[in-house]
Amino acid sequence: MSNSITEQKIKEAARKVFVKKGYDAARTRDIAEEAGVNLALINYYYRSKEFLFDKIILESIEAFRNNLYAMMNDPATNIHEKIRLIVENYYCMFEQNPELPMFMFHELENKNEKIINEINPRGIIHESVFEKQLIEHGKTQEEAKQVFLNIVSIIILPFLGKSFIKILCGVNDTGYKEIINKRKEEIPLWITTMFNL
Amino acid sequence: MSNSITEQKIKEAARKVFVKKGYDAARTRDIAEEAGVNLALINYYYRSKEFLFDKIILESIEAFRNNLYAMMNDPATNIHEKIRLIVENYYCMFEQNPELPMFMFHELENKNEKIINEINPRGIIHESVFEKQLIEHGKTQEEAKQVFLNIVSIIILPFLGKSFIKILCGVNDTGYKEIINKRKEEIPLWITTMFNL
DNA sequence: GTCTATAGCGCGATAGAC
DNA sequence: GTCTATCGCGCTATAGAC
Repeated sequence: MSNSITEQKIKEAARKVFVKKGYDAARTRDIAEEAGVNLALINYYYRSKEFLFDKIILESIEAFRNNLYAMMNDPATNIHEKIRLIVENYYCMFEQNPELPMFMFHELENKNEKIINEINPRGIIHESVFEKQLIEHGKTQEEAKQVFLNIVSIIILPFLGKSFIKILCGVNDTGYKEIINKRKEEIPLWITTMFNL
Repeated sequence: MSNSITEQKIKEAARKVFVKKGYDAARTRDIAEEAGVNLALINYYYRSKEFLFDKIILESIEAFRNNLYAMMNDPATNIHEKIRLIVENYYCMFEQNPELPMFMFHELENKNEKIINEINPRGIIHESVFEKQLIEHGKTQEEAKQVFLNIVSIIILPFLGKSFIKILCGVNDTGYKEIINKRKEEIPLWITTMFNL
């Protein structure tokens, strides 16, 4: 059977510990303690730290991808609504779990050969409804990629670089949150202005 | 004496290895081998892996900060020239050393307590010439921070997330480079359009 | 200053009892 | 399935010869 309670508890604990510490700094002992199970059970259920990690990172990236994919391909929303939805969605995800973006980005750079092969090689933008809507607005395929890349950059970087921003702007945790929240309201307007949409 | 050839070789090797692998995955053996010196000499000169690392990361962040600080406070350049200079400068830095941004961002999130205290707590933007020039263009102090944050986001994120972008856009290394280079030309225009500068 | 040799520890993994 | 006990390795760090 592949879904015992213990197995689930280990996976949830592993997600928490891996996301917080990264692969290298995470110890199987941390995961066992977080899950409240015996250390040996990790290897019993998941064979090795690396197999367990691969499951976690793949699930994280797939969840991110599918979520984005659904928003990009909803024929019922226009460009402006899509941008707003993407912002809302990522803010919600990252405010609940501020270490998730660094986890995904950092581990993706380390383990890219393994992971990239598991993902749809055509990309998320390619032939999406969002791309088509941008083309209807007079953008080329190449420009559509850059539009999308800027949306993602402006949303995600401040979550990736919390300490960086605190240094740049000379603020503490409270000031950081104010900046982040202020941006949230502005991003859709910035993007539409930037690309004349 | 604090500047023997061996000491220098160790520091250069350590920079290379730490930037490439990160603190946790880097081994002192890697550093010794890279430097072509005996393993024991690392502890002789730098006492421990952690002391050596602290020196490297602080130097990296200080170099980044000072470079940025100089560009932001040059009274001889206007806003548009500053934006172009910042873009040119970071592209040059990151194209030569693509792993540097992830190193700085990732380690800064891990070790932030230690490092943040070493940096000017007022921030880089605060009372800079760039801020003053933006205020002359009718922006508030808060808006000036967001302008700057967007410049940095749009420049750096694609270097932080090479694999991420390859997945999003469905491109290989060649396609990635094309996208990055195309952006370089567009960024100054995007920023000025976005903020009506 | 530089080397060899090794201490000492923490890690992932597993054997084997229950 | 779950536990205890432990193996074996690789790491950082250091003692001590040269």
